[in-house]
Amino acid sequence: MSLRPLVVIVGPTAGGKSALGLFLAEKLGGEIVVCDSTQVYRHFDIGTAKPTAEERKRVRHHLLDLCEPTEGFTAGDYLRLGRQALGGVSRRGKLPIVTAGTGLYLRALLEGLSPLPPRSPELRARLQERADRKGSSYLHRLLARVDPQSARGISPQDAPKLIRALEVVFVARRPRGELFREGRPRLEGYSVTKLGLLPERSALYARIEARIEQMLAAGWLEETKRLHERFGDSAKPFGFIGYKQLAAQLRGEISLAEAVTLIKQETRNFAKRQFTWFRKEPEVEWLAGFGDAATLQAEALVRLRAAVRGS
RNA sequence: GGACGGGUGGCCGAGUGGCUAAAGGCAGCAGACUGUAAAUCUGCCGCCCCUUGCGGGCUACGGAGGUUCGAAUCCUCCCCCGUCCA
Repeated sequence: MSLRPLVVIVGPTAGGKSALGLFLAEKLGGEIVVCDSTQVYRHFDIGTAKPTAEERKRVRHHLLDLCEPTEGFTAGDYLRLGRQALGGVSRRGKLPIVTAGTGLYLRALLEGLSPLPPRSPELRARLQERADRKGSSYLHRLLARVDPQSARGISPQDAPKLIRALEVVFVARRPRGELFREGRPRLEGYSVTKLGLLPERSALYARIEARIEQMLAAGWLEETKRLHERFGDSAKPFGFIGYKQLAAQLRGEISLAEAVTLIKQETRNFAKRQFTWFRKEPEVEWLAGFGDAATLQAEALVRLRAAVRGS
């Protein structure tokens, strides 16, 4: 049986994934499948660095603007829609190119998710309420009783993970570990080539700051203001880096200068976490530099031609 | 010129004689993370050594001296910074 080729580009924010993706898509007849947990939200365009209309005209993009800011979106949703998108691209005879900034979503797409129960809003609300009242260590003690193995692996301070673990045990009536052992539905039928962007750390940090300035110059604050009035503070994307600080500025809690400083700092921290995640991603061919550099693009093309021909 | 206030590890900042390599925060680094993941959490964080241990040595709280068994903490002089009075 023949495997369909699939290209994945991983790398930190502002590392040039989109630029490399566009380049490769145009050279190889590809379409881009975005793997980014923030770009699935409609209307939040500038601060999530969504591909522009012009770029989308050049190359077809998938998995952007999938839901309203007031709705929820999860790794499970991404898994299903992502695989559909991949299938569609391949069926059209095009090369799917996944540009991935969100490690969890990429793992869900490639490795699948074990058959854990989906979110249960009522149960979560109850658990959250208890955490607020008694502290997250209360949840940890609770988890230690119903699923000691999971409790050992989660910090008593980590309320979100404790809540998810408890949710799983209470809904499935089985501990997580048992469900994990049932395996996860990996993506089948593709020959995957993974390219990783590895720009020099301080150069990346400088570029992050420059990009944030560009976003502001492009009207990011105005966009935030408009969306804040329209969707309210509780919309999910106001929890994302950038929109969070700009919203705080709109509420008068911090100055614009403070917001910008914070955005730059937190984006650097985020980029570092992405490095940590992708570093252990298996079988990545790492390329030193930024994705918009001509030499790196040429190198990527060479490697892909070899890989795509080989499949 | 005078009067106060202040100079602490990359930054902010606590500490007024021993329990202090010095709280806490930030930055930085390393890591975890199977359904909110641009989220959430963990560890390290003066230097050197080793038998890697609640181990040893060195350096450190503007500078130089001094008091003391012992000083970031007290005294003297000096150098900077801030505010106020001339």
